[in-house]
Amino acid sequence: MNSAAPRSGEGTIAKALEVLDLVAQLERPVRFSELLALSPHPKATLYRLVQTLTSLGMLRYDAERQTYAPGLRLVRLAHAAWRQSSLAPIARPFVDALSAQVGETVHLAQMDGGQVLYVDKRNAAEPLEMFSQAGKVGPGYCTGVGKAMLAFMAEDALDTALSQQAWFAHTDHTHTSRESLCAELAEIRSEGVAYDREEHEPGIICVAAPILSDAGRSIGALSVTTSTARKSLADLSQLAPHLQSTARDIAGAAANWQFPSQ
Amino acid sequence: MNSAAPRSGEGTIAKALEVLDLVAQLERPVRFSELLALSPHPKATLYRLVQTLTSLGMLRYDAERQTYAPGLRLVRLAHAAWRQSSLAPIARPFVDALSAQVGETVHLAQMDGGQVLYVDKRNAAEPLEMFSQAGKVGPGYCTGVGKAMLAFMAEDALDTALSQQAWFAHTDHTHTSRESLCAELAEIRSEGVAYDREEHEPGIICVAAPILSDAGRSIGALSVTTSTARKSLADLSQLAPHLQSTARDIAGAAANWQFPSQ
DNA sequence: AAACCGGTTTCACTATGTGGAACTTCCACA
DNA sequence: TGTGGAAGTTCCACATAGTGAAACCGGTTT
Repeated sequence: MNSAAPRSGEGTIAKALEVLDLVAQLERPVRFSELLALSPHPKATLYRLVQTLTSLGMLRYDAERQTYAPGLRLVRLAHAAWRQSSLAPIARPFVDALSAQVGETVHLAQMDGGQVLYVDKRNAAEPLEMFSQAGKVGPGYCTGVGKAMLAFMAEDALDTALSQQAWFAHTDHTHTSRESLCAELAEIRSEGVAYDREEHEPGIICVAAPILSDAGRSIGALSVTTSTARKSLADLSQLAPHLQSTARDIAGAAANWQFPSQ
Repeated sequence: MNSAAPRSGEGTIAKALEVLDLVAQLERPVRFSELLALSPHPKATLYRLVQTLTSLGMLRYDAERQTYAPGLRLVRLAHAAWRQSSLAPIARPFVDALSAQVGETVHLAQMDGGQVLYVDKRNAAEPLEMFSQAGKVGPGYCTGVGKAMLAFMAEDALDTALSQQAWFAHTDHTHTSRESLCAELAEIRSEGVAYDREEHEPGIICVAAPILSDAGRSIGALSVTTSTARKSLADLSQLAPHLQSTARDIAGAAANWQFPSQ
């Protein structure tokens, strides 16, 4: 995943962030040597980067186990980011209302680096614990929210986003090529809603509606997720109008504020 | 607040983070010139830093309003940090149980840079949502959780933490000097619990218990907060044993995992 | 005791980031 | 329409700050 992204050969800061990303990606405390193996930097350089990040609180070093993990300082910074750059605070009342009405899991997501970043979530009454919480990321090409957002992105942004997809076949229904996905994106554009037909996880389906800027670009997406055991795609399509109107409400509220359109 | 902290004169990465902190601290989109006024760097330098951070997704630039805000990439990183470096995931079931039993707001916090970082919260009625409350920071010297943690910190860590306090008199009851606080810390050490006697906000009181490592150092704290309108300090003290046992349970669970003691 | 393997330190080298100053918009006010 | 000023952007000679090969350390294994 890192070798596939020949990031801009920028400066020290970029390198530092790559390291942070790496540590975050691994999702567990890592030893120095593991990082070394995964990073393109020579030992001494990596060592210094890690030291610096640790002393700045961006990484946390567990002396006993000799491992590094992302540091709490990030949580602090993220709080500010979440409040200012995510739709969550603005969308909150609308998401609450929708969630209460449909009684299924509701997700609010935005695009970040070609991936779907969940910025808020309301669990159904009975929380079937899938992966996902605020801050969690998911793939763009095989989730409802992902496809809804991709469908309404500007030409160039879409292009770079598509180039960042993994095209991994999570299930039999997963799109595994740009072409096959693009065909569906056209449909989504005309319909105004996207469906996840068990493309990411077997047994899990969802309807998603994009949240659009005045210019018609996606600034986020909203979805209702359920399992095939409980509802069918047809059931979900009943919810589409409701979902869309909520999405419009959120867009309206966001317009008076600030919006990072894609 | 920044002038008071002549951070380690470290490298570029430190500078970049200072800028991020600055933007985050201001809690609203800021113009370049505002940052310039608040930062010690010359125009060109700051400009480059901001550009780099923006291109890396750590800052978000709103072209229309010409303002900068923390970027979503932080949220993504923070998710990993929260899961790996905070007590929240481990403590969750215990916090849930406590919250259900006492029916008041419960906070789980850790120390970060001399300040209290809330990593989880259960509201009396509402359910949790991640970064809205989790990720918030508060002062160490005048909150229940802050005092509980300070009381059980290692000598040197305590020293640096104390030097980072603002000693601002939020209310009549706020400690405004190291000496006066230290006196109370000794009491807290012997009692095992800390009280916030309207030291941070008038009308708000709480009991807090430290979460201790095997070595007896604080790795976090747990509190039950309420208002003087609903309960008295005496009422809260009834909850102390309950709170402490929950704290011990969390400590036990954390021991099998990883712990960043202070 | 010798080889090995993570982790840490050294140091000469130069790529990288620095910042004073000049330039370019874009307003506000005359 | 012109002029002054403030905000944002670019330039470029300079040296600081980061680089990385190699040596070093202190365990553990053979």
